[in-house]
Amino acid sequence: MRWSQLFIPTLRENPAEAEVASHQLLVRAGYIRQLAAGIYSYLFLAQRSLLKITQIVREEMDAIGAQEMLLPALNPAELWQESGRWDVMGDNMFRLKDRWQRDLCLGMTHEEVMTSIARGELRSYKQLPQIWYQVQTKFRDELRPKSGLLRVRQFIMKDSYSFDLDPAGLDVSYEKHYRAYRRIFDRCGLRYLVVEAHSGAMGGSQSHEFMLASDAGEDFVVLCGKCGYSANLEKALAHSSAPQEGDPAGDLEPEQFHTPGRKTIAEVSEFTRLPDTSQIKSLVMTADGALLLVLLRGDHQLSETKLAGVLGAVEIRPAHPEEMRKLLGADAGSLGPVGVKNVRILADSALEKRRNMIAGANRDDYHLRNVTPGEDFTAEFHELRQVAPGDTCVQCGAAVELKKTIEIGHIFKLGYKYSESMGLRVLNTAGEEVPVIMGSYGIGIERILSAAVEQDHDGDGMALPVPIAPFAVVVTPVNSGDTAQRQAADDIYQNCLALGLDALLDDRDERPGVKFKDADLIGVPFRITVGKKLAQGKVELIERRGKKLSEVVVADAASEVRSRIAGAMPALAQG
RNA sequence: CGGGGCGUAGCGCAGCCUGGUAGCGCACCUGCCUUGGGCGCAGGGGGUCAGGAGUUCAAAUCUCCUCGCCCCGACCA
Repeated sequence: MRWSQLFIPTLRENPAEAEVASHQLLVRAGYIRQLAAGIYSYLFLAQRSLLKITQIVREEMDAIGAQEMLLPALNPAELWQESGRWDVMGDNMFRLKDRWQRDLCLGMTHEEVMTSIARGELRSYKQLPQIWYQVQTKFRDELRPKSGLLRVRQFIMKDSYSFDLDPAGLDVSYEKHYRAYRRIFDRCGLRYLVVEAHSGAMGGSQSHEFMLASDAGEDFVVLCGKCGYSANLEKALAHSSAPQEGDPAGDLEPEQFHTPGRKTIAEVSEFTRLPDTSQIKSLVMTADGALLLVLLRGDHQLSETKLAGVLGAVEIRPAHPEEMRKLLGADAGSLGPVGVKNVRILADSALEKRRNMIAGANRDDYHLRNVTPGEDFTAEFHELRQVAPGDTCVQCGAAVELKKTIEIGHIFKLGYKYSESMGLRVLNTAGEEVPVIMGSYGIGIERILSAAVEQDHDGDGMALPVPIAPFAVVVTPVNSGDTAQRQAADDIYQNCLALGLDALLDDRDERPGVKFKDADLIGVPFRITVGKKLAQGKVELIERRGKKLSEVVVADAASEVRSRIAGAMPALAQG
C-alpha cells in the first residue's frame, strides 16, 4: 500500500498518560486511540496486526479440530444465574436492562452460552468429543484499567471450550490445546513461559498459563532455574528459607512483656532484637463471613488464594478493626493465638516444629515470648504463605526466582462445574445419563500485540516479529523529488507484492528523516532504502531489529527480503 | 474502595501562587527553499481554559460541587 494514502497518525511525543512502553508506542505509532478508560479504537495498523494474530490463532485451532462459532456478547441474566456467576462476578460484569426492565449483561467469557448450546444438542457419547471456539469481544468492568491494551474493559479473546465424556478425554483435549497454544505463541514470535496456574473462580483442577516476562506485567511467576519448575505466584509452592536465628531450646512457658507502641513485625523485631523470622504474624480474616485467625512467620506474606483454596471459600478479606477487637480483645499489632478458643486457627506450615517464638498477647501493647506452636496453642497447618525470593524449589532444592509477567493465554480443566449446574448430560455406552466434562481455553488477542511490543522495542519504536507486523517491508525512496529513485522504489515495491510480501511504499513527500523515523516507530521488520547507491544499481536493506544494514542490487531486493523471512522462521514455512 | 496527580488549540506543555489583552513547541494550511535520520524562511488558521455554581467592577487564575483521565495500593475468569 502507498503510505501517502494511509491514515497512520504518528506522534512525535509520548502521550502524557502512557506509562508502559507498549502503551506509549502503540499510541505514538498510530495504532490505537483511547476512547474512554480501558476502551480503545484500533486504527488501521493495529487492526492489520490483530487480524494477522487472529489468523494464526484460527489456523492452529482449526488444526486441532476446533470449530469456530460466534456467540452473542449480550447475554440474558438467567443464564448467568443458572451457573451462579451472576452473583460471583460482582461489579466486574457490565449489566444493563432492556426496555422491559429485563436484566442483561455483556459477556466476560462464554462458558454459560456454550454450555447452553451444548445441553440442547449433545445427547450421546457418540457426539463427543467436541471443541468449539470463537474470537469475540469480551467486556469486563475492571476496577482499574491500565497499561494501554494490557488491562482494558473491552477486548478480543479467542475462547474455546471442550466437551468430553470422561477425564481421559478431557486430558486429550487439554493436551491438544497446550500444543496448539505453544504453536500459536511460537508463530507470533513471542518468548514465553508456561506455568502451572491457579484456576480461580473458574473452578476446576489443572490449569496452565502462558506468560511473557515483562516489567509491564501484573502477574508474578515463580521459576526454578535448575529444574524448570514454574508456577504462578498464586499457586506456587516452595520450601521456606530457614529462620535467621535458631529458636531457644527448652519447654518454656509463654511470658508476657510490655511492648509500648510496637505494632508491626519490624517494630517488635527491633524491640526484642529477634529477627522477623522469630515472630508469629497473626491476621484476623473473614472467609465467606466467618472469622478466623491466620498465623504466619513474621517475614511471610499471606496468599489469600491459598487460604481460599484450603477453606473452599469464595470471599476472603481482612477483618475490620472492630471485628478483631471483639474477637480477641486487642487491636491489630498485639494479636496472637495463645488462649484463643472461640475461633478456627490456621497456621502456615513454616511454623510447624518451631519453638519459643514471639507473638501478640491479645492485650494492647503486650507480646508473649516462648510461644510454641502445637503446645501453647493448636492450629491446622497448611501452606498459606506466598513464595518469596530466597525460598527453595520443592522439586530440586535450588533457590527460586520471581518474575513479573504478562498473561497471554490460559487453559483450564473445568471439570463438571457448568455441565452439572446447567444440566449438560449425555448417555454413555451403558445408556446412563452422565454429565459432560469440560475445559476452557483463552487467548488475549490484543495482549499478544502488546506483549510483542514490550518484548521487542528500542528507543526508536517497535520491532515487531514479521508474522504479526502490519507490514513485512517498507520501501523508502530517500529523495521524493528524484524521479529515478521514485521509479526504482515503485518497481521494488511491485516486486515485493508479486512475491506475496506485505509491502508498504513510503511515497510521501517528506524528508528522509521523517520517513526513517516513522518506519522505525511503527515497527516494520524490513526497510529497503532507495538512495544515492541507486546510481550503481544498489539499494540498502535494513533489518529493524538491530538495524543491520546490507546492500543488494535492485533486482534482488524483494527476493532477498523473502528469503530472509523464510530463513528466520523455518517453522512457519509449512504454516 | 483507600492514597496521589492531572484536565488550557489535534499532541506535549507554560500561564494559576500574586485576578485585568490566552501563550510556547510540535502538528495543520499557503508560498519559497531543501532532500540520507523528525530541514530552513515567511505568512496564516485554530481555544465554550473539562462542566456547573459562587466571590469580584473583573476569574484560566480564588472558593465549592460535579465529571473525566492517569498513577500507587487493594481486586482480577
